[in-house]
Amino acid sequence: MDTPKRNGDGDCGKQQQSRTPMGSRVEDSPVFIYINNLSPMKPVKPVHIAQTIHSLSLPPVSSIFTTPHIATKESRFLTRSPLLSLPKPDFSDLCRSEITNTANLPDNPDSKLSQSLNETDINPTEECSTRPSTQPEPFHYDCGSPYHTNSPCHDINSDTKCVMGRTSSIDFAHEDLVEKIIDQSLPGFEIQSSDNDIGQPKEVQALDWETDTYVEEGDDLLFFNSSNLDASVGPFHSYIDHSSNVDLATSLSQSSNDNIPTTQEENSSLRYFHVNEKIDDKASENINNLFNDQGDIQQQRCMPRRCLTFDMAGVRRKSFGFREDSKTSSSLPHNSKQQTTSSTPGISRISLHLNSAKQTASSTPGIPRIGLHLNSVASIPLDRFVQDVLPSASQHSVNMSSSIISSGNMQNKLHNSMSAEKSQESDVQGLLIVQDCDTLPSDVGKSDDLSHSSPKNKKRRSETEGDSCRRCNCKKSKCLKLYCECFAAGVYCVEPCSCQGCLNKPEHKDTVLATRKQIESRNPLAFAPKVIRSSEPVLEIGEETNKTPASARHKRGCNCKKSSCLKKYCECYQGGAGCSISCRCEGCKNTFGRKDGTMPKGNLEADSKGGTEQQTHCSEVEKIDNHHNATVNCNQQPIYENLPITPFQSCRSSIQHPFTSKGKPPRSSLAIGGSSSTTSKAIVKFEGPSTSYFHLLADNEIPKNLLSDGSPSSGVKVISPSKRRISPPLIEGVGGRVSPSRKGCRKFTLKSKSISSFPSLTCDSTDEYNLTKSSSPSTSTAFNSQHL
DNA sequence: GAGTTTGAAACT
DNA sequence: CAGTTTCAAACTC
Repeated sequence: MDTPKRNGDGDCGKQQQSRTPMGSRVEDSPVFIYINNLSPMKPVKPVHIAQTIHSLSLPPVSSIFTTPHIATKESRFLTRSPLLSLPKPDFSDLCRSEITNTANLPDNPDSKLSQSLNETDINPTEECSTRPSTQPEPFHYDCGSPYHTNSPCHDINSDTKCVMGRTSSIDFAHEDLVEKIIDQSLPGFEIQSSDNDIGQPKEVQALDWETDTYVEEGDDLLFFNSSNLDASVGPFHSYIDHSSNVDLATSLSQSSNDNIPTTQEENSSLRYFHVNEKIDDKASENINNLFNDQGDIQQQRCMPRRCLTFDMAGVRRKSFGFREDSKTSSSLPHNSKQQTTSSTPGISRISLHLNSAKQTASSTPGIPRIGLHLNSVASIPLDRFVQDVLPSASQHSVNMSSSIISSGNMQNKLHNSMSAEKSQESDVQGLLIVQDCDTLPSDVGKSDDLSHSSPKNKKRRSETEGDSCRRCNCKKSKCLKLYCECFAAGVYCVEPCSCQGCLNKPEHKDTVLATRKQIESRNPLAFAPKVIRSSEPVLEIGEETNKTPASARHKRGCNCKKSSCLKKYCECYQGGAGCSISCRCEGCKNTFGRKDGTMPKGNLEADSKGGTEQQTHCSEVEKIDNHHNATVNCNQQPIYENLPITPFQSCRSSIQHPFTSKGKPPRSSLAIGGSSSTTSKAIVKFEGPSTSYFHLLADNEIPKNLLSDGSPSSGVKVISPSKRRISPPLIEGVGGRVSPSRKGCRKFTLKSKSISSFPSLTCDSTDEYNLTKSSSPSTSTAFNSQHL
């Protein structure tokens, strides 16, 4: 990649050599050697790398081996490294290859999430042996996830190129392969193709929407119906985005090489591999060659997506390898190393092992790895997840740290994740696991039945459980207007809803889509998250500046007259966002930040004292948590305050209020909603050529630990119709350069496609951008440039 | 649980 | 774009 150009200039190379002092040749220098070793594959897109949003992709060597703990906010951005070359892996081997995903939450020792494909565990040490620990991998996988840390994926070094973040994503280049693998390793998983009539989700209606919505041409959804899990748990959705050309096989093989996280990594809460690689045509060809059955190369190029759904809500309980490690982490057969000692009461880790077969063949260095993002998992309130889900899924190896999974914000996370997936320009392929709030613990345990509960029951439930999963209660809108939170969130109404005359159901998908489309035509951002979080103060140049101290900001601003922005009537407040200039509120007293830019005294106090309000909320949260024996505690809340980061409220800000236990439960499907088309309509500016992948990340997605670092990341600027700018992730010091203009950038990563994580309900939106269909990076780039 | 308040969404 | 109406959540009693 960095190989000096010798051609063209012709003489340059010679001159350099001749100029080498002391007769030592450049080639002899360790650096040079190192570089050569880095990538056998010559940089298909050198520039790409350098400018890649994902600074992570090219972390300084030193950083490569750094521990995940260093993860910073920046890490959250998904990075994609160009796929240089693709060795031909043996397909059979590939199938056996293990995919290990681990998400690290650097600061969270307790939380860990790993996914592996195959039944055989790979011995980390063995894998390590294949590659010198000191030798960085040629390929760098960025972890675009929110948790993605600065520390290179490599830190896991050799082990995983992992990325941390909740929005984990797994990149698959080859659908067939994926399916095959999944089928083999994950009997419980169900693969559905968009092309096919997906039909109703077996378990959760919410999924329907996703399937319907998200599935666009060439997109496939993989449903992991882990019925195994406690039904009460609810749907657990994971999405695999195939948008990129990344070769799965390659990834797999690579993954085999990767070392399983070891003790060092144990501290990290989540780990996953994220392969955001753009593959050039050559790479694609290689990939294609890899598969005999590939049959449809175009599909790859089309970057079809898949959605893996872990549906836990269903009655069915199939074990696909989830295992609870909370306290029995040691029990994990594989990757025992991954298991950490979580002091946290409750479950601290969730390990998802998808495959355990160990692969021998793919030790080839430089092979891209697959990253599984278990965002949704992470997003699930850990406490509940642990209590409700894990227990039921005793057979599953699920390790999750509560810390990782902070209560709330799941929707946003998911939403963001979805967005990320959607972006097709970005070749990123990812696996997102989305949990439907319905499946969330809150609801879980309370009702296993999927039938709608009566409003009363719901209300009571909400009261008792804090409304964590409460949904809409529409009576007149038929849940086809934005009044309906479900609809607004881009999800189908499900069991917890108390709506009347609801048309927001899979059976009325046509109506839903049409309505949605209509609304989006009116307001492209209608389904976009209302609250946008930034990890740091916004220093936007030439734009409206929100002087709000809060890290979150409402996209439109509120219009409160009487509530003084101190009640949840205020969307800013509800979303944990401070009011900004864009707000038309009167008498603003928003504790998250006033319209005038002042931080309310109470808020400041909150930092030191915890704030009255926050304490209150905390108490609520704790109450709930305690109820579930979860370890989520308010202590985490202050983070937001300190960091000025407020939890990113879900798709709709309101949904995931940081402090509300009563807050509406995130909707798993929020994914659906993402502002699908809306987002897609947003203007995305890529600062780097390689930044094709945008991911909208919420700060809250990141463990507070990660948040501690306020360093901005940077990056992609996304200008939405609302003029909101989103900055692309930049990695400071890593290949990435930080432009002044970016300093103030918000830390959202928007997958262009997805700003709206929602898969657009309509194909139109997709077609509009024609993103889905273009798989080639170049195409994506073109797209991006156009919209710049 | 019913009623009121509130502000966003929708409509004109 | 502004004003009004509709709507459902948030809140109060």
